[in-house]
Amino acid sequence: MPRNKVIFALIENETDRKVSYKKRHKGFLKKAQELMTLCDIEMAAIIYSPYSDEPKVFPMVLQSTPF
Amino acid sequence: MPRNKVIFALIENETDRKVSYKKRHKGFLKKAQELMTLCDIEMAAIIYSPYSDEPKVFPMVLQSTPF
DNA sequence: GCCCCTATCTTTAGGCG
DNA sequence: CCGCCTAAAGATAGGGG
Repeated sequence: MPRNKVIFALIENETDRKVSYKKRHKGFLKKAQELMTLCDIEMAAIIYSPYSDEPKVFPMVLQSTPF
Repeated sequence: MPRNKVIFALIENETDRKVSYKKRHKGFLKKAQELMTLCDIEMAAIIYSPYSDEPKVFPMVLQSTPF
């Protein structure tokens, strides 16, 4: 976006796509946090990507002792 | 954010909070759409708020004939 | 691959009709 | 309440080490 506008389509180059994912998922989770906190609402999100083993889950799920 | 910085805390004034919600949830869903499209990943989000009757669900769920 | 920089694009608070 | 405007804050592509 900055140095170049964003084109609303798949980023073809895999390296670029991964870099973009890394930056954007962070921004996305921040936005989620802000929306929840500023506006006093409840929400959840889950992101599956080939870039992390575990899905990203929002809000954080605290691991309780499993059984 | 613009005219004033955002303070990371509940917006106390109810009217302001609702206005903020209305703007932000839109931006949030757009970011979700971008993340999904640009980076070729799968994700879902759900937002409960007192400002809409139905929860906002991402991605769109097409209503099939209910039984 | 990572983190850091920064120019530039995008989002949005506050205000008006 | 809703939609539009605009300045300023925030996000981020591209590049460097």
